[in-house]
Amino acid sequence: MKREKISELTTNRLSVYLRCLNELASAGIKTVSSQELAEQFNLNSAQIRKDLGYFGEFGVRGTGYYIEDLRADLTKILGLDKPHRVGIVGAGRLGTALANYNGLDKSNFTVVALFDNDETKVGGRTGGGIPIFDVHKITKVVRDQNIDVAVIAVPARAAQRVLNQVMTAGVKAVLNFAPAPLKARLGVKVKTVDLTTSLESLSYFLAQPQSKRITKARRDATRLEEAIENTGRRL
Amino acid sequence: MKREKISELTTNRLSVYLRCLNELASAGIKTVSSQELAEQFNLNSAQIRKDLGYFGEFGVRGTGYYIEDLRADLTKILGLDKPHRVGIVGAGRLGTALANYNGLDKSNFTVVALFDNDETKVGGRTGGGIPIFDVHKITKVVRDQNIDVAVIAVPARAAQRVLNQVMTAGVKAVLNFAPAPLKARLGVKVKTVDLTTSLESLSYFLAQPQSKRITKARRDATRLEEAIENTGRRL
DNA sequence: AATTGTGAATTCCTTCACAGCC
DNA sequence: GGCTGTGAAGGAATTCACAATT
Repeated sequence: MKREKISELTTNRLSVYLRCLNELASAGIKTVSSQELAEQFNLNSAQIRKDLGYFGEFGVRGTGYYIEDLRADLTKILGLDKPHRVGIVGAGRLGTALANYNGLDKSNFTVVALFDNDETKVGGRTGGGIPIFDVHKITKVVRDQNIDVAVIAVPARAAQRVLNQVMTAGVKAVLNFAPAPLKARLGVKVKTVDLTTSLESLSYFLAQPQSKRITKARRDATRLEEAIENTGRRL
Repeated sequence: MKREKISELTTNRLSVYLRCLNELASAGIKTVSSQELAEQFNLNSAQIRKDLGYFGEFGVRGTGYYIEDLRADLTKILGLDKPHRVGIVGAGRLGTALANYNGLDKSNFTVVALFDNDETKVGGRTGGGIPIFDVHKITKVVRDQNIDVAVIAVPARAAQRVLNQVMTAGVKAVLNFAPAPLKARLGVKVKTVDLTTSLESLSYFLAQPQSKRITKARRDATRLEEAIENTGRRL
């Protein structure tokens, strides 16, 4: 196993590969080639081999990858063999929707607590039965409940304060939904999901004249058409 | 204005700059330099100037950018001067949470319809009063309501089918929350927000030995420490 | 024959560094 | 003097292309 540093683009893709392998496994399929995987995601097959190559040699030349084995390897690499305990700060609509999101348990994530500053919510539970604590209790609950991942689902103006609190509580991994640029301490990883930015980026795309909207898919298609044309003409 | 192709990284950042400018404007500030903006986001100031430079010359040398002007320019560039009408497919917890999300209206997005296949929901309205239609009515409602952006908030197994439906209805911009690799037609832009992948990527980070967790912030800090040390030593 | 693993080539993105301007 | 705009340099990510392997 090499020890270069791995980009987030790579780890994101590993997660996507793993999901696909899980599906292939439950369909009873035994092996898969990088080419077949690549087609699922419109990626280049070398991309997949490179991504895996950072961590070892998992494939068999001439055959591809044994799905069960690669699945186990990726699960280990991504740290999904150990359970993760998630606390969600902000018990509003988004926070509670996330708390009830099924599909996290497959990845060994369990939402164990929500936090809010609204006294009418504190002491209650979500529809799914997850307790809602006072936001001032973060440090204690993080310790008691062994929370290692925090989700920030509060308004932007409160986000940095909440981040500071969860960092103080010792949480090292944070998924942030607040549209705010957060400053994290060293050793703390914050991933921001920004809905407004995603939509505004789509808006930019819509604002381009149709003819200028050359997407990756379009470029690939063009290349393919050229390839076909070239082949047709013979060379 | 140049006519190179603009990367999504750039458009995402433009959206973030715009949000910040809006805040600065409401704080009554008149001008801002690329350096000041960069500090907000831990970016390099040249990055910001480059991003803006793709679209024109908006700054004033020696002064920086006039916030009101740049705000208007970015709003135009991102296509946010025209309203966008959003339809959300999937009136589950996530879909309804998104429908009620305030903060989209600031960007000129209005959620005008939800769609679901659950007959007990169809015909009803969300808490905020947005009507829920049968998913089979997508084409008609998209046309009647002038929907130009779709949000997919359905289970993964239904996502490609839903995408096909909204593409057929003529929608060219889609924000997808389903954890599924979707194939879009040419000229249709799909942005996927994948919560599981985000969390699994955080899990990878947590699985690294503490000493190996060299984040960008960490590298910057190291560089800074070196710079200070060098200065201290005099050269 | 098929497919991996990987250096080399390429493409894309970021940062530097400085001329030009206010 | 301070700050923009940008060509050039540097760095990162992707893709090519092929030797190695089963």
